[in-house]
Amino acid sequence: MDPKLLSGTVDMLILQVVLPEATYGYHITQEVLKRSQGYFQLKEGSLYPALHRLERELFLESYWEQADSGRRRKYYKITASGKKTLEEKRAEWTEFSTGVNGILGVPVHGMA
Amino acid sequence: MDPKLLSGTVDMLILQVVLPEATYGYHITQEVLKRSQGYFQLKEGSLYPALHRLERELFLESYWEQADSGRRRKYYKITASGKKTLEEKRAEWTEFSTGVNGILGVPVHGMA
DNA sequence: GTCTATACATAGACTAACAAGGTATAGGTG
DNA sequence: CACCTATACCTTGTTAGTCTATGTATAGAC
Repeated sequence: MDPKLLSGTVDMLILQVVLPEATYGYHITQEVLKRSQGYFQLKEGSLYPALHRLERELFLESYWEQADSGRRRKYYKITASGKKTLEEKRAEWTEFSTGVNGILGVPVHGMA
Repeated sequence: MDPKLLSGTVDMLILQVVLPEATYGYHITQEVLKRSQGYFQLKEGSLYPALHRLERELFLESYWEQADSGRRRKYYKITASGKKTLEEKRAEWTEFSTGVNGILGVPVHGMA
């Protein structure tokens, strides 16, 4: 897939995955892969910079945790500000995809 | 709107607009604006480089024409290769937006 | 005469995804 | 024991594409 398509949606996808419960980076990649039926292979070179960016913007908070067996994980938890941003990004995505489909001549479902 | 979202779709949108008949740059921006209900303001700094790129890749062919009154327009016509690429990009877009909606938990219409 | 719309074009800034490389632990296999 | 794979984090440099800003030029309105 053209990586450029992902541009601008990665932050939203991460926030969405982290929304229900705090998770760590590696798990996010697996989750995104699963939920998109193997379509999105979120690369580490995209993921970790994105996580750091989201934390810097105060949309995520992080803390280290030691897993069962020596392995350390950095958990990320969404903030109130992050939830608000996610809602905005979701709305933007809906508008955007509706716009694209409009140009492609794809019929729109639901409220016209 | 976040300009990053547009990344990767501009080429497809241009090819789609040019598909039914040859058009020129300025008209493409107006058409995209209209068909997306004023949502996509395709900027000249994105449009012209994209047109030149698409021509370089042999997806478009161009020719100059003199309009009624002194104004010159550069018309772009889609090639066979461009039509094939458009089909591929449309398929890619469908997969992509389905993948995003899958992660967002948006219910899918049509064949599950 | 000036302003707006039309119509093309380019240079430089900026941003974000990626490839490639690095560190480290756990568990399995030969 | 040595090696490989999966897990788990991170960073540097490349690349690509959109945008802002700027420039040129014509037509028509006021």
